[in-house]
Amino acid sequence: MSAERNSDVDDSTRAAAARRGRPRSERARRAVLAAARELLTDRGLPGLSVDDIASHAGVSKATIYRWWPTKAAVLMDAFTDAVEDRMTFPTGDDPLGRLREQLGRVARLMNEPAARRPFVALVAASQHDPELAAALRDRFVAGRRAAARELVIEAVRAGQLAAGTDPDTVLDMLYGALYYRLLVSGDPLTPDYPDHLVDTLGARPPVA
Amino acid sequence: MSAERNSDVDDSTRAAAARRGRPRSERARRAVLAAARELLTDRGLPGLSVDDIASHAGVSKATIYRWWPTKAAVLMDAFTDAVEDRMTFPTGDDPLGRLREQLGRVARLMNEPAARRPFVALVAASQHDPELAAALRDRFVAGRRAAARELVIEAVRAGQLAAGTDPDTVLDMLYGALYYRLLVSGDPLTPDYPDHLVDTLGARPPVA
Amino acid sequence: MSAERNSDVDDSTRAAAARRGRPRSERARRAVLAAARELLTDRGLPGLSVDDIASHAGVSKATIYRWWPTKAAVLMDAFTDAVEDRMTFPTGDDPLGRLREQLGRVARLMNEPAARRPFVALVAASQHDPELAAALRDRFVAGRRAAARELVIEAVRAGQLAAGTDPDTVLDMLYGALYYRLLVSGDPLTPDYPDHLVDTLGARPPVA
Amino acid sequence: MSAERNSDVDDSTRAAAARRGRPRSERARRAVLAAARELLTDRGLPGLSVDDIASHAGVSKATIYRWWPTKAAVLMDAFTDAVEDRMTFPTGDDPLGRLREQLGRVARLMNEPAARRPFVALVAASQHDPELAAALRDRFVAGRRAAARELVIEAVRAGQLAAGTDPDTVLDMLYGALYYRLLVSGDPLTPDYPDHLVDTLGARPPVA
DNA sequence: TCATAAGCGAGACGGTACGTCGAGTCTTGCA
DNA sequence: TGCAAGACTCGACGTACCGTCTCGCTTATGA
Repeated sequence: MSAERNSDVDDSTRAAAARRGRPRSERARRAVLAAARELLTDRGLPGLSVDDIASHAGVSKATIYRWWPTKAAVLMDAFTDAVEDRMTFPTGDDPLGRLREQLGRVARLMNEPAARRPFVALVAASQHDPELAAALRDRFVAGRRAAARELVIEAVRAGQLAAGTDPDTVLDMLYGALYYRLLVSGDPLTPDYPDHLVDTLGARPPVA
Repeated sequence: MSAERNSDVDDSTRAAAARRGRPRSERARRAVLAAARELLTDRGLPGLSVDDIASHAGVSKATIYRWWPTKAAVLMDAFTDAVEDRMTFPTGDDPLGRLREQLGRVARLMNEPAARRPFVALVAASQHDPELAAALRDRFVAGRRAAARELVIEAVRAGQLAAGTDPDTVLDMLYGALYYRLLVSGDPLTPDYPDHLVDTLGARPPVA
Repeated sequence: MSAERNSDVDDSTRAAAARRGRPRSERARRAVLAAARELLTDRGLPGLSVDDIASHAGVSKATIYRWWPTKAAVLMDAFTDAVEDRMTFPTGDDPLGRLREQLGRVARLMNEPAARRPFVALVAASQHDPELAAALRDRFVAGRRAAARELVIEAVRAGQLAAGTDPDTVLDMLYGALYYRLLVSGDPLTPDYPDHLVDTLGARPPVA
Repeated sequence: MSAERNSDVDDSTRAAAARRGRPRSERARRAVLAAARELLTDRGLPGLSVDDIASHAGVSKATIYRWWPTKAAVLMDAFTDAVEDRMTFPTGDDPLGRLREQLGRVARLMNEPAARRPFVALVAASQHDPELAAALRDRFVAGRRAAARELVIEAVRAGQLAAGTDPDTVLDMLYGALYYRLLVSGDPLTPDYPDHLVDTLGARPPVA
């Protein structure tokens, strides 16, 4: 989905097998991602043509197609490029509190058009592009979810959630609710919404 | 979003003000919706061109544009046309049980490609088409949700859910989880998944 | 090579099998040919892009490709369109004189850039486009040559050329010399050149 | 038009101003010309890209552009490289017979695809490339024509052609007829065609 | 002998044009 | 007035070449 700019993680290997030919232009890469981000924000995925990205980035179309198979792949890189430094997780020893905080961060992120719009466009595009769907899961969803899963397990262990709770189902419900508002109902992600969600997990009355 | 084919429900009025000229061809309408459904199922939204629908339906493109503003509008009609007879609600006097049943029906519906694919395509398209988003909410989501909302309220009243529970949040979580699997995680909607969801609502330990 | 606008020569047939759908736009056809002619004259075949023709003619590229398979095919039509009214033949009863006159007409035509440039471009393009080569022969060369052939035969019969002269060889030499200057040597086609050619036919000394 | 590999013919000068650095690779030069010849033969000028020549010759594109300004220039070199050893002239004391023989050699050369195709492509390309046209005349046409001109003059002097015959016109007609078949009519250059041409020069009946 | 200088293959770069496809619109003649 | 047929404009697509430009490496000369 993305360019192989990490294929040579091993520096010694890289030194040994020094690649020949003109190296990829980092300048072009950045310019493309920046242009994609910018244009998407005010035009949406359709209405965002590869020609536009190219001319706006001062880059040739061929260069884009050399490194990304698809308009959506560009967008995928542009998106992760923009949010990866905000993907840190809260620490502490109140698992449920940290889960709240993490949901809050996602909600806050998605309240910013510059992040929400590419994300929403990516989810939309991934509905008919299995590769993109996989990339989106691998590079954005999976990481956060794995961390959140740990929190749920800890919370169960700490007695903050009922014993026997299935962490995956809980996460489906919490993130699902978030995405439901984003993608279907259009209702806003208010700051206290994540708290409502966690609180509602105990929606069953105490079994007297 | 859809054609005005219900604007003259009153037969007497229709007879009186009978429009001049050739009446709309019901045959063409059906053929278009059928073709749209069929082509969508094996090609997805992109790869489904209006020309294709037209030629496949033995209809002229102009006829399509005369009655639908957009490819997505055709699809919207095709979808509701197909599922509207399955939108009945369970009756009975166990509110939570009926909620379970309703979620199960949605899950079963979405397990059929012929329904899931158009639905998923519509949600995707609605991300950059506000009119379509509104139509989707009004004509598919809203109805089911309103009915489900009643069930939640009844369940709270009956003590099956904790007092003070916000019905909208509960529904966001239940439907959100369903759609999350459909649109994001790709995990299957197993028959028992709805039950897991409702059960997990009581994920908080009894406040001792 | 050209559009089938003569495929319905039989009017009664046409009336009977009246073609349905929007008819081809004569306006577009003319505009394309005019634009091609004009642009070729100051740019040559390369440097004359289909996009240019289209935008210059106020016509969409698709329309051009609908009716002509190739840039060269457009040019072929543009050329014959322009010269067909100048393809009349001299009459009279001095066969050799009429042959002189006809060669003179070709020479004069090819002295005008507006005719020479498309012609030269077509000959060039036909070197790697057999269909174009055939079209060029059929629609431009063959007609003139057949008429000229008659003149040579008459001239032989009238004793103006030696008995037993092969008309095809004579014509190869006369037209060949013209085209040689045009395509290879670059020497000008002076007004008296055709006369020189005919006179030189008698380059052998009288067999004593 | 061609590489300057002869610009320093003077060995002493060369020795004195001996260029530093790695010398031009003769291997690369040969490989390029061979590849050009080969690819042209089965693809024609268009469809023969510089990238193709480069990769087929195992040479970098930069190397080609370092030594030839143009694809056509490469082809020009490739062609002359291939035919220059066949450009000898017949000797003897029958001028008209030697002219016949020379025309025959050209005809035989042009009957071989490996020579005809590049030649025809060069003539075509030279229609919109004045430099190439000049190079083609200087390096292929001019030499043969100058020699043929001498033969015509001798033939006139020897009484084999009518006194007062203009040698240039005669040559236009003879070579023109050859090229006419090659470039326009597509008729074959049969072995006896050159003889027909020379014989037809006397197509005028003896002035009684 | 080692620095300097040019040539080399590889291959990415900015451009330009290609020929195709889908979208909506328009124009026929017939029903 | 609806309709099928089908031509129209517009604009994006993804590809192919062009000619230029780094890279790191090789092969010469000459200080």
